[in-house]
Amino acid sequence: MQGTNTTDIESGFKVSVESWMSGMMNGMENCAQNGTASSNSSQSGHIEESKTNLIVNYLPQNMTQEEIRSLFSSIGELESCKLIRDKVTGQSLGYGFVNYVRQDDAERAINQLNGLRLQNKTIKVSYARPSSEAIKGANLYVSGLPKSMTQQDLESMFRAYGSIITSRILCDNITGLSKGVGFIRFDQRIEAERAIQKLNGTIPEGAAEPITVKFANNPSNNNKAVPPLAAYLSPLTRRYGGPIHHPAGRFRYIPLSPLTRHSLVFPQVKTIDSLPEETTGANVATDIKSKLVYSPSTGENLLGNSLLPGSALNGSGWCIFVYNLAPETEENILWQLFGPFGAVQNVKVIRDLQTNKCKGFGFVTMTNYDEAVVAIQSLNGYTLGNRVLQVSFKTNKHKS
DNA sequence: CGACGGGACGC
DNA sequence: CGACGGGACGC
Repeated sequence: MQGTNTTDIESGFKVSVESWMSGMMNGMENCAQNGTASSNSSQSGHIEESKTNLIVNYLPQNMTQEEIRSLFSSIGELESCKLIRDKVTGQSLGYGFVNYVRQDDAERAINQLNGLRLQNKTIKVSYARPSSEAIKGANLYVSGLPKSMTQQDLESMFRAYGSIITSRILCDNITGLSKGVGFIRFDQRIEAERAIQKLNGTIPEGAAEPITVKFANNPSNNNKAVPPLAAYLSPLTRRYGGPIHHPAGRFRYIPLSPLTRHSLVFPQVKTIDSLPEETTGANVATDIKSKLVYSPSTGENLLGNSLLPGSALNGSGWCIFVYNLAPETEENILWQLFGPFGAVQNVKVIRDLQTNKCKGFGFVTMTNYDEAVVAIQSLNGYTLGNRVLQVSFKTNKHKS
């Protein structure tokens, strides 16, 4: 089982881990993800802005409020935590609010968790602004853009009309070329209105055709909200909430600790069901999983499989033992390591009560067996800092 | 070399 | 023509 982390899993992609902050800054090109920095505050402010309250965007579809609480509690004490859900369907809307007790914890949460990859998402963590009508509906849809126009060009064109929160140019999934359409989200709705008045129907410098600038459709009342019948019939393929459109190489950075200088195979974003067998032992996993459906409490007896000691099955999740962590290890490291592999419910660094230093090990609870297996196979033997990690399912071992 | 937590569970 | 990573201010 060791050594799999140094070879490409077919469905994965291999990346050299450098400082993830610099990767974050460098990666913003033509079709990059989000435009502007996370922590810029609005200039609106007649109301004093909270320095403890954060908005978290681009959360994985299946992430629960308690998992979000677990993640952000690893930084500091929370005052509150709320995942926003659709009122009628109960589905996560992919964003939420985390309010810290202390300002410095909120700031550290932005520094440490913004850009964290969780499953198929890269979360964004930034200060929440006071809720107001003035900031709603400030997203613009722009079409007719010259194909050569980059995200930077787009921002340059709109910058004069207000403070840009995010920007994006859509690209063809296969060719990577611009589709000539994009989005600009302003801080304030008036700014967006002003941009429409000034730019709609105008011809960009050096272009031949005029662009169209209008308010983006509101995603909550779009018409593709009715999923096809198939969506109800194959829950496993819906684990990530729907089809994924991530050509390999779309991710320009990964949020691993700057501590490490090694390379690591990250799972490509796709459902486990479609992973090639030879890379994951998915056959075994599927067999086990189907048996567990009938006999969930006796996981270990079904297998004779050393991969699966009984104590690993822990309530609703699979508990993973991580050994050889450095004394200064904190929870965010475990989130960074395991988050990309699937749904993580909880992480824990075990510390000495006197020194408060890590005792060399910790635990990670993941929801899905298949994802836990891939995480273990990928991270066992991985060099973090100057330590080779040992990663396995938790056993019942206890101190003598 | 070293190695598997802990708070809490409720009727 | 074109709608994103579905979902950015408390659904």
